[in-house]
Amino acid sequence: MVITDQNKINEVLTRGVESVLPTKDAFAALLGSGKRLRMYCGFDPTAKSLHIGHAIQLRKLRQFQDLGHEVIMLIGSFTAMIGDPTDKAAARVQLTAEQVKENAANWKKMATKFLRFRGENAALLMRNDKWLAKLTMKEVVDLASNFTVQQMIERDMFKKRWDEGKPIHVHEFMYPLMQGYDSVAMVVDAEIGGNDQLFNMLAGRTLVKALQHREKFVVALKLLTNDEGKKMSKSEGGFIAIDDAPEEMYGKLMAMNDGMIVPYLELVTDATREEIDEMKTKLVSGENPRNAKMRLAKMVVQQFHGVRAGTKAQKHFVDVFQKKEMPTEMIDFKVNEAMTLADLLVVTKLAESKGEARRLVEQGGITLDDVKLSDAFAMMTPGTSGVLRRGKRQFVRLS
RNA sequence: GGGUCGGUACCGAAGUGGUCAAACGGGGGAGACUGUAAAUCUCCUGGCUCACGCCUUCGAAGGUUCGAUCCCUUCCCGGCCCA
Repeated sequence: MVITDQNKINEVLTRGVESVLPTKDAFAALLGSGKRLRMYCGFDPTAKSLHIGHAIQLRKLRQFQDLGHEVIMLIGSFTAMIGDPTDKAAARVQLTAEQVKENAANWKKMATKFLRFRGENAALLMRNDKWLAKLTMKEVVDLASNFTVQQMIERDMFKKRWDEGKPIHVHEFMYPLMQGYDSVAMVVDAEIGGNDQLFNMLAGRTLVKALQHREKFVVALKLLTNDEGKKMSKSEGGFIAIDDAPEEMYGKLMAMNDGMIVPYLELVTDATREEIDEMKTKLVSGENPRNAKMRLAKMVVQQFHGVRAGTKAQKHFVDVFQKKEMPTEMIDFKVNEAMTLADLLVVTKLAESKGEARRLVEQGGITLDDVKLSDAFAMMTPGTSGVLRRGKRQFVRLS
């Protein structure tokens, strides 16, 4: 059953969407025709966990699923080994088959938070090594003949590297070809992806048109960017993983820049337009942005971890950071033998090395039951108890 | 293939025989101030060591030297120019 309500279609094609190509109207018309379409979004398993950026894409995919269309979560099992050159100042490190396999292992499980893989109109999971690994040299050359070197170099990150005299490897030109071929192999009507994927997605449009004489639509989603306008991703550092513990996730959300509140609301939550506008108004009128951020953080955590976890994470935050109480749950560690504070910090993983442990202590970053510890080499006797804390948010309960 | 310049810590980038674990910037961490925000300020940012100090690190391997990131040789990789 395909939903053809133009208002709903319009909402799906608008919220969090940067652009629809070739045109939004044409795609809206096709979606409204009642035909069940097939569309996909690709994910390269380059990290162990999906992060919030992936969640945005999965959420959009889900919206199309809810409209009654067939959606595919494509694991870039093959493309991940090549490395997507998008947005990278330098060539990306290629992953081994083992790494890719390892990373991909839990992705479907994490994706079930967003997509229905069972029941009616279940989402499909595919891997692109199935077809990409089988292409012959001749086929690859034929694909490549649809593009020119100039078109490739036109891409801004290639142009940037070109201008800066940084290496651009030939195999990096293969990436758009491969991603484009995915659309051909799966015979999709549309592809969804981040705006940074526009070039690759359009390569698919070109190939679908050339090889199958069909139209493929492209839905480019807005990116969640940090205050420098940089895309948030694992390789850029500092990101929220979908499987972060609720309290951790809540904390990260609270620590982010105020300017991210509205983009997050739009892209990562189901808050209605009215709710978003209301929050915007409040922010403009001078309400403490912390309150809006708390609401946002709770919504996001609830979405990823359930209603209860979100409520609990918020309580944890209020207790620990606003009322300055100790968290109720934390890692326990039993001091079984006498050791120096520095050693203790290392074994409890609060510090990575003894040197770091010493530095933290010297700078007043380590407390035991809220008392600053000043001697990194003080002996901690067996049975020492209390809450050992590093900085603002890392705790270990000693017993 | 030839010429030329280069490969430095998480990233960018100085250093060009001892004073180099290696300037500076970014990123990251801690502290102050806060709203666990931003901005700002301070400190830290290879490992071991209470410490003196020791060890590992400047593309790789050899060599010269009392001593090499720095000089030489070979090799690997890259930019630019020429073919």
